[in-house]
Formats: sequence, structure tokens, C-alpha cells
Amino acid sequence: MPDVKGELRPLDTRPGETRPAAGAGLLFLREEELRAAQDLLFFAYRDFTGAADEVLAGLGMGRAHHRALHFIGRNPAIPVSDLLAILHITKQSLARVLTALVEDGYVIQQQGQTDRRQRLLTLTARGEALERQLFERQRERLAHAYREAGAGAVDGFRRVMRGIMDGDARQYLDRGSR
Amino acid sequence: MPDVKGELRPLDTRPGETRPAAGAGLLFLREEELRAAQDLLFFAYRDFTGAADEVLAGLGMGRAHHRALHFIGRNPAIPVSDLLAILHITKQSLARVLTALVEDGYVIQQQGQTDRRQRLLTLTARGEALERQLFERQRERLAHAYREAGAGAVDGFRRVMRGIMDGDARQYLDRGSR
DNA sequence: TAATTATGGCAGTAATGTTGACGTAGCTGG
DNA sequence: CCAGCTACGTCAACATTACTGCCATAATTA
Repeated sequence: MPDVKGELRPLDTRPGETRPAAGAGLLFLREEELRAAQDLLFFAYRDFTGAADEVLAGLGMGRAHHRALHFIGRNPAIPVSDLLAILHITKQSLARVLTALVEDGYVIQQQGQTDRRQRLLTLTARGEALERQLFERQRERLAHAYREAGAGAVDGFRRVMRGIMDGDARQYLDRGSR
Repeated sequence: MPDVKGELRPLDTRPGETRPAAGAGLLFLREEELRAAQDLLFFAYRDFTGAADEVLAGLGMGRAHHRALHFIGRNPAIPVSDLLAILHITKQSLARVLTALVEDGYVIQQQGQTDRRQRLLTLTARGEALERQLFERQRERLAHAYREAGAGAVDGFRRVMRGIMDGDARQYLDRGSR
């Protein structure tokens, strides 16, 4: 565990909490660094999703609808089971939003050709339009962040984010799409 | 709203990747890049929070409790209003988890000295222990990601994450702590 | 044919969030 | 000093999103 990352920050302005006394200085710095990452993930995710939430609220939908739209859009003709595996939610939770999306004409279900039990999910033109509208809100933030941070930073961002997620999520991302 | 985008998307098996599509090549790549970032944020956040959720479930608590513990831990003697501003939830939503945390002895409320209307929130030793237990789960992932990605990547990660969040979130992070 | 798989559906529950209204104590400015 | 604002608490009602468990159907597979 090479966590010898000396920077010697004498802690912030406050003297309290988590006083490991003396020799744990380096260890403490590393911890602060990781706690700061917790903050980053919280705020970035909060504001990133918040951008789309505003639009969704006006349509009587929530984040769950957006997530479904997003992954169906990126994986046309995706079977329900694959979508469940991506979202890590239960069948019933997905069914709720999926029913709404189909009824409102955002998604169509088609019977699978190789396996006729499957209901392959695809966005309609209407669904693509909505997904795009939601994407545009988030796009602004991302484009801003990417532009401001620069190409090298973006690569680092990608690498760290991949490292945080589970192996099967990385695997999913690696396989192009389907 | 430009939803001219009729049914014309014949590329069934593979949506993105190397779609020249005439002169819009560069623009398209940029879009794919940003959509990939949506994926990254979803999976990283999903698995990052999931790590702590396992512990929380065993204690009959949820993410909301963890978020409160985290920010109280990082800001001892924080007034309720400040915590509300960080979490972006309503007073009532916070009150629910806060009541539980106080009743279970994880958090103490102390009257403010300069402004006696304030209830300053601080973790008890028990609260610190729980927060630490939750942190440890996430720490593994973060440490793994940071180690694997390298110091340069971590810097890029930080810069991009900061770019995604709102200005006031950046401001909060910049002020050290309180 | 029997077992498994993919999917759908129903019932009930929990966690988290919302709005709106009301109350109380304490601070602050004219 | 009083009026008004602020910080906080609380109650009621409701929506979204998640969960578990159970049952059903159709299609694939061994």
C-alpha cells in the first residue's frame, strides 16, 4: 500500500475529530483525501442528476424513467433482463417505469426473434426526443467540466471512475454496447 | 425542440462508435464522449453508495442517514440550516433522519452560543464509529481506484468532478470546511 | 415430458422525498 | 420595546422509488 503521499497539510482550521495522536500523520492525509472524494461524488452526482430532474418533474416522471430511457437508448433492442442487470433494481421496480414509458409512447417492446420470450426494448422517436432533451441538460455541465479541465484531466476522470465501479460494470462499458 | 429525428436509425446492433455520418463526425464523437460520461457517473455512484448501503441495511438505516453522518462528521457543530443547504433536501426530510440519529445516540444537538436558536449538530463517539465503519467500505473502492489510476489521474478526476457541480458546491469545498 | 428461463402481475411495505401549515423561541432594527 | 424576521420543530398528506414474496404464462432446453 504505497500511501506515502506527503503534502503535510496540518489539517484544516478545525482541531477536533479523529485525532490519531502523533505518528499517523501520513495516514491521516490519505484519509482526508479519500473523504474529499466522498464529497466530490456527492455534489457532482447531486447536481448532475438535478439538471435532468427539473425537466422530468414537469413531465410527471422521475430519475428511474430517465435511467431506463438512457440505457434503452444506448442499447436498442435490449431485453428486460439485461436492463435489470444494468440498473441493479428488481423486476417490479423496473416494470413500473417501463409500463409508464410504453403507455406514453416513449418505448416499444418487440418480441425477440431468437428467443420469443424476450421483450426487446427500443426507444420510439418520441422516446429519443425526450432522452435527448434530458441529455442536453446534462451535456451542458459535462461539456463545461470537460472543457475547463482539459483532455488530460478527462482521461484521469475516466480512469478513476472506472476504478470505483464494480468489475462487471467495467466489463459492460468495455463491450462497446451490446 | 428539434425532434425531426424520425425513425432513421438503422444501426440496430451497435448504436455508437465510428459513425461518420457525413460532416458531423467530430460532433458525434463529442456526444458519444459525453454520453459515456453519463454511464460513468451512474455506475460509479451506484457501486460507491452500494458499498455503504450493505452496512446501513443491517442497521435499519438508509443513505439519507449516511449523508447526514458524513457531513456532520466533516463539519462538527454544524447548524441545521447549513446541513440543509448542503444536502438540498427539505427541513422535514432531514428532520426524519436527524431525529433517528439523535435518538439512537449517533448525533448530539447543542444550543448555539452566539445564536441560541441554532441547534448545532455533532457526532457522538458512537456516531463517529458508525461513520467510520461506513467510510471504510467506500474507502476500499476509492483507494483502489486512486492507486490504480495514479496521482495525475486523481487530479484530473477532481477537476472534472468540480466542473460538474454547481458553483456553490465548489465554493463549499473551497472554504476548507467551516 | 420436465425443468428452467424470461417476463408479467399483484399485494404489501419501507425509505426518502415533497408541500403546506402552524408554533415557538430568539435575534434585530426602527 | 415591539414588530418582524429567522432558526427550528412538528403534524398531516402524499409521491416516487425501491423492496419481498408469491403466482402465472409462455417458450426454451435438457
